[in-house]
Order: sequence, then C-alpha cells, then structure tokens
Amino acid sequence: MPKVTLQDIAAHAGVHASTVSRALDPEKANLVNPETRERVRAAASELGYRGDAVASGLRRGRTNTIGLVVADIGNPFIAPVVRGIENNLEGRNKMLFVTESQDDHGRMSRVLDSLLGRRVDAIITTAARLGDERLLRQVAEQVPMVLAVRHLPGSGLVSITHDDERGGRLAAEHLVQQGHRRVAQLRGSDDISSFRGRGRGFAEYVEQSDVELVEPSESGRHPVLSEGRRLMELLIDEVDELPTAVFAHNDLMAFGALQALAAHGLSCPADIAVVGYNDTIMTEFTDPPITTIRLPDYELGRMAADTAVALIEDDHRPDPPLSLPPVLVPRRSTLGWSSS
Amino acid sequence: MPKVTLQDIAAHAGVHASTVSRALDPEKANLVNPETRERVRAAASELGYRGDAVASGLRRGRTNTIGLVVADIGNPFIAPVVRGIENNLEGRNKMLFVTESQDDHGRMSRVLDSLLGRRVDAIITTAARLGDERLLRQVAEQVPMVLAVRHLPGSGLVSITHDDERGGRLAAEHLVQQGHRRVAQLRGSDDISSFRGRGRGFAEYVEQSDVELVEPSESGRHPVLSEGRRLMELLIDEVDELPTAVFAHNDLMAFGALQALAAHGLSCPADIAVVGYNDTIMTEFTDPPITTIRLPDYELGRMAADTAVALIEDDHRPDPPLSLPPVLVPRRSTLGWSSS
DNA sequence: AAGTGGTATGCGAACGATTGCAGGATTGCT
DNA sequence: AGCAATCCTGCAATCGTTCGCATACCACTT
Repeated sequence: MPKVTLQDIAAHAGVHASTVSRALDPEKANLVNPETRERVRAAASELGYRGDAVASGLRRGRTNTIGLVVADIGNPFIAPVVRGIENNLEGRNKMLFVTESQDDHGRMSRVLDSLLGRRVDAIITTAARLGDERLLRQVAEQVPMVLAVRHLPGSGLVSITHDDERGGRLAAEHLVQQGHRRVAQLRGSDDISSFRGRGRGFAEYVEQSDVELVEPSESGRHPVLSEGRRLMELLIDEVDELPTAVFAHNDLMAFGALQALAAHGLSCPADIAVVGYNDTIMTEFTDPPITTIRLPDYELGRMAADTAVALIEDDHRPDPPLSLPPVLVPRRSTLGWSSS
Repeated sequence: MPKVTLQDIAAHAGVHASTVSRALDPEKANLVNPETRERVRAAASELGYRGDAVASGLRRGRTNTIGLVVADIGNPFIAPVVRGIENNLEGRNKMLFVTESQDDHGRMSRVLDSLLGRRVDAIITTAARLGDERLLRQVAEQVPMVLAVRHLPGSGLVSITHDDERGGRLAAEHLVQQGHRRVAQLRGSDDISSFRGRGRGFAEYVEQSDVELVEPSESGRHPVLSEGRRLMELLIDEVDELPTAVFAHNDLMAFGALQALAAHGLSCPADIAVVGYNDTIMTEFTDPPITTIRLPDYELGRMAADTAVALIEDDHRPDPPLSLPPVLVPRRSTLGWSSS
C-alpha cells in the first residue's frame, strides 16, 4: 500500500485537495458543503486515508508532540508519573517522546537539544537538579517548559511538585507523636529539590517540637539501598547516643537502614523505628513493613501534562507553582515502638 | 529568538541553502570545498542553527523516530526494557514515542494508528496478546515491526523474547532437584505468550521427571498479587493432597501465594516452597526472600532496538526469532525445604 | 438592472530541508 | 591550444498539508 494523500482523495472525490483538508478538519468542516463533506469523508475512509502528522506539523508549526526528560526510566517512583502524562496526552491525541538524562548535565543538555530539533510543542522534565538553572531557563525561552517532581527554587520556571516539605513534616509529626525524643534523618542527594524539601520539613518540625535531631555527617550521593545502609552505619559510628527513630529520604534507603540495623543486632521497631518515603510497593513486603509517605504520582503526571498543554495553548503561565499533598501510611516499622 | 533556518545560514555565509545542507550533512560534507564547509559551519554555530527534524523527516521520508507500545508503563518488568531501547536509540540519535495499550485491543489499535500517522520508522511492542495477530500483521505490512518480550507464535512476525519455556524448566528442575515429588503452578494470563511458555516448560519438565503436577482449575486473569492469593486459595480448596512446592508465574503472584499460605497457617518453605519469576527487586525483601527467575530485560530492550534499526536499514528480516536465556536465583523460599 | 451579501470552492504559495541535474570553474593531459 | 575529467555550487522541484486570497454562483434588495 503506497501511502494515500490528500491529493488522492481529492481526485477520487472530484474536488481540490484544500477542500479535502477542510472537510477533514473538524474545526473547518463547517466551511464545506455538507454534501461534498460526506463525499470526501466517504472517499477518505474508502482509501484508508491517514493524515501525515509530519507534513501537518511542518506547515502548522505545531507538532502535537511533547518531550519528557526523566532521570532514570527504571526508577519505580517515576513510572506512575509517566503514565499520568501519557494517559492525559493520549486523550488529546498528542504523543510523548521519552528520554533519559541519567542525572548527567551533559546528557540532559543533549536530549533537550534533540527535543528542540524535533520541534516538540513543550517539554516536561522530572530530572531538574540544582545547577541546571541556566540550561533549563535557556530552553524555556524557546519552548514551553514544565518542571515536574523536582523544581528549581527561584528560577521562575513553571513547576508542579509534591509538597515534600509537608511530607518531611508528616514524618516528623508521626515520630514525635509516637513519643520519640531523639530522631535522625538519612538525606538523599543534596542537589535535588525534593530531598531538600523533605529534609527541611523534617528538621523544622523536629526542632520546633524540642526533639533532638542527629544526622550523619554526609548525605546520600544517590538515593539507593547501599547508600541507606552506609549512612546508617555512619550514624551508628558517629553518634554517642543512638536515636530511637530514623527518617530515610526514600524507601530504598529505608530498607538499607534496616539492613544496617540488623547487622548491628538492633531491631526495628523495638530499638529504632524507621520511616521511608514514596510508598513503593516493596514497603508492604519487608519485615517489618515500612511506614512511609505516599505521593499522588499519577495525578502529578496528569497535572504536569495539563500544565504543559495550557502553556502551549495560551502562552501565559499559570500563577502559583503547584504542589500536591502527601499522606502518611503507618506500618509496623514505627507502630511497634514504645518509649519505656 | 526566531528559529534560524538553512536560508539564514546561507545568506550569512554567502552560499546557497543547498550547499549549507550538504556542508552540514556528514554524509555529503565531502562534496563541498573544505573552505566553504568551514565558513558554513562557523555561520551555523554562530547563529545557533539547529536542524528541523520535522522538515527533514517530510522530505526524506524518514523521521528517525520509533514507536513503542507497552501494556503498562508502570509494570516494573517493563521499565528496564524501555531503558534498553531508549539508551540504544539515543546513541543513534533516534527518538522514542512511548504509548500504552493497557492490554486493551481497541486502545492498542488506536495507538498503532497514531504512530503510523506520525510516520515512525518502526514500531516495537511488548504488548502483543493472542488475538492481536490480524491487527499487528496488518501494521507490519506498513512499517517494520518488532515484537519484544511477548510474541505471537506462527504469526511470522519478527520477535525477540526471553526464553520462557526454559525459564519454566529451570524452576521445575530446581524444585525436582530439591526433592519435591508433587508440585503446582499458578498460571498468569492465558493469552500472553510469555506465561504460556513458562507453563509449558514447567509442565514438560515435571512430567518427564515423573513428578506429580497439580494445578488450580483457573489461570490468573491478570498477573497481580491478588490473583496469586486467589489461585493459591483455590488450589488449597481443590486438591486432596497439597503440593510441597508452587511455581508462580511472576513475583507478585508468588507473594500473593505467600499471603495465602500464611493465612492457612502453612509456612514457607518448611511446608510449601515457592518460586517466583522476574527477579523483581521485592523478592529480596520479602520474608522469606523468594527464589525467582532473572531475565536480561535491559539487554532485551537493546536488542529489540537493534533489530528494529536493522529492519529499517535493510528491509530483510533477521532469520531466527531470538530468545534470551533466563537464570535461576535461589533464595530461602525454596532452599529451606527438605523432604523428610 | 445593478448592487450587496453570503456560501462553497479552487488556486497557489508557503513550511524547511533535501537532492537530481546542470553548468561553471579548475585542473590535467596530449 | 584544445579537450576531457573533476570538483564545486546553484537551481528548482519535491515531500503532504494548510490557509489567505480570489472567484463563482446564487439569492435578495432597491
């Protein structure tokens, strides 16, 4: 089957290609005589016509595509965000280019360039890191851009994030309520806004509650299991008196902490309670199941897509940077502890 | 910044646009005088030229894009496959459209249509189900297509999969070696080739080893936790004598089975050993950790991309349908059992 | 009969890059 | 000096759609 074009239909229906174009465009179908319109549509479906989005994109200067840059496609927290974006776009018949920055500035720069070359109508990225400001702002001058999940404070870029400060506070609140008087936190990477938010929210609440806060001397380089274990070990080495609870900046690190505790003969929650972040599916399966913070990831994805589309359609930015509320999910890793 | 075109560079460098096009195309750069070539390149980078992939795509009939259809973006087994594809393509400066079929034939048909309209150079799908043959074959006539992970036996479509039959056999072999004489399996969806393969490989090996095979009267509708639990309950209800080991068609179902066992006061592995499939990260965290089958997902993604590119470049299909070898990862859910 | 307004269609020039063809300039050879 | 080969560049058409403009037709009004 050689591809069938507007010309073919035009010939088949005895009209000019431009008429076919109009007849097939819902926006302009009213400009063409109902009778011809029907004839054209019949011809189109008979020949199996399928518009050429590339040609259309060139002519209109709108491709109906959106570019997405994520740090790591394999990251389980990100998948629901991507789903949210895709599902939203599918309904608007736009398509999504997915790329990976791997938390590498150079690679980020390259994929952004590729996306611009592809003439995407907008770019969404969940991969922003402190230090990317200049690059991202420059891109944002050329195409509507939305920061999702991670944002860049003070950059003026449109963003839609989880309220991580509140998430950190929820964790602290929960621990304080359980009676803990000395708590610790294991931080994720310093150059990622979402971890900073968690850290700030947690620390602020703890301080204002007159509870002691201890921390290891380092932050996690990457928010992975081994880093959780390492930081927990570090903490055990460094402090004189152990905390009775630990807030890990994500579930993987929480599990790493659990391993470190076990290795030192400490039990959770009896000796030390543990809170994670993200409500990854694994938190239900661990022993003990881990108390964690649940985030509306899918919803965030949908909203990021909404925002991108809004930016495309009317070039004005939605006013307040949006942030979505997290929820605490209590499980045995904190519920079994009791001050004695 | 209004976009800069070949014309702009041409004007700036005092040559014709076609010369600019040649100078900038690595393939044809040798056709143009080294001196002019330099002048053109200088002008291009000075003006910040960035080719228009849309225009180029229209003219060349090649968009350097590939479409991917997955069943569920959130599925943790799929993420590494997507990464493999994306990482491979990134190096060839092609981009990936990602779409979701949600295991729905109608939706699959719609997204394939969209992809065709976008003039992708090839389509990769990990979402093929029995019953999709006609649709997929029809699409394959219009654009190179690769089935990944799931294939359609007898369809003649190019595919690259895991060797699930072997995976099933590995599970059986392991259990038989451990001394089990009566085993069961909890099947995933019937209309997905990878589950069928597991089922066949397992059953064949079990039979030829003169070990008794019992199964619940149903297969899982979706391969999820609740189905694993349901099938395990069903099995416990239905059989006179319980098996001493169960092969669940994926890790989630395995964990569901674990829950059902616990609910009936049965312990794993002492009473019943459990094997999962996929080596999802959760299998390490459960209690007990679950023996499972590990698959080279990322590698499969890379190879799927290779195959797609090969099909694009020379239209002949690589001869044998490829399938990649799985590996058994033994953990406590089977190692602690012993015949008495 | 001339003028006005509306509707339905055709015409042709874009969008930006690519490429077959042709021709001008240069070089080498006899 | 004459001729061919080689190298480099320009010309113009093309990919498939879209859209501003012009035009043709019809129906009314005055």
